[in-house]
Amino acid sequence: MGRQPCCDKVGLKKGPWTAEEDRKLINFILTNGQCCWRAVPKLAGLLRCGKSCRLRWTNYLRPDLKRGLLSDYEENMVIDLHSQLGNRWSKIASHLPGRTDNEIKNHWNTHIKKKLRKMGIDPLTHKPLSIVEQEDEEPLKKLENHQMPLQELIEKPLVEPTKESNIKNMEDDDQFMAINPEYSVEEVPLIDPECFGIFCNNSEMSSLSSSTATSSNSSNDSSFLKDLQFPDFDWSDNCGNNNGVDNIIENNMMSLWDIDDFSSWDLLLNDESSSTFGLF
DNA sequence: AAGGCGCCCAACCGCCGCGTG
DNA sequence: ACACGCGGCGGTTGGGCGCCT
Repeated sequence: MGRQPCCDKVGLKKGPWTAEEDRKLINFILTNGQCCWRAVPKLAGLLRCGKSCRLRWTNYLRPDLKRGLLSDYEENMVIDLHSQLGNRWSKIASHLPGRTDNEIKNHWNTHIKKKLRKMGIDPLTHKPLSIVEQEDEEPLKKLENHQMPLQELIEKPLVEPTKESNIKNMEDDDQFMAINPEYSVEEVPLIDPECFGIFCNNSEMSSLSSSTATSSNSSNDSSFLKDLQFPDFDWSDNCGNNNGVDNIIENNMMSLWDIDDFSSWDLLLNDESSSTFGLF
């Protein structure tokens, strides 16, 4: 009946990941691709549950992740998307290449919420705070004046549904895209083996740094990448084209895999305890 | 110098939808 | 049809860090 449990929580490690664990996970994913997270910890030699591995990879180790604060453009996009999609962080993240739902959620809670409140906008409804406060008080006033039965108050939403909040309920992302074609951003691709090829090959590396100016200090950071030899890696579902570096450059995809994005790997690779990148 | 405080963010928790046996 | 696991999601937590007094 059913399947085996994903992990017997006994003896599994929790808390912050060590560099050694990161190396093991990266090495495993690069060798075997993303498949069956349940099996990953066992096969990779990690005392973690599959869920933890998946989270670590998607939120931190994936090389196509952007680092640093969200740009003004990204921030505005998040605000706009949030006004229409609500707290559906993964949907919002899917419109911002290189950003994770966790990152956006954190940024929203720590920065944008405050910013909007300062601007007098309610971060929940995206309406002016004065109007929201008014609407909040209205049902209570009615209750005090015995104009509204308690049951009705409980059932009544504090804020009347608006056009925006109706859109918020849209189940289908396609619907959103139909209304907002400007957000027509391709799904964030996973790493393309050709991209690794770029970093592995010295000549391609130099041609790349001369043809793209996205990374100001790539020459410094690239040294550790020059000898990278990535093992066979199945990116099956996510790398349809095989046109190599030219295609990547032509399609301006390099911003996704800017060498700066490998900062976390850089740390790992500079760890004296590590051997070669290929096998860690 | 050190203690208090608030901020930030990586990681965990619990729930849900879907697929599988 | 049902039970259960997997993967994904959103909410929450807590440790690390910097700033202030």
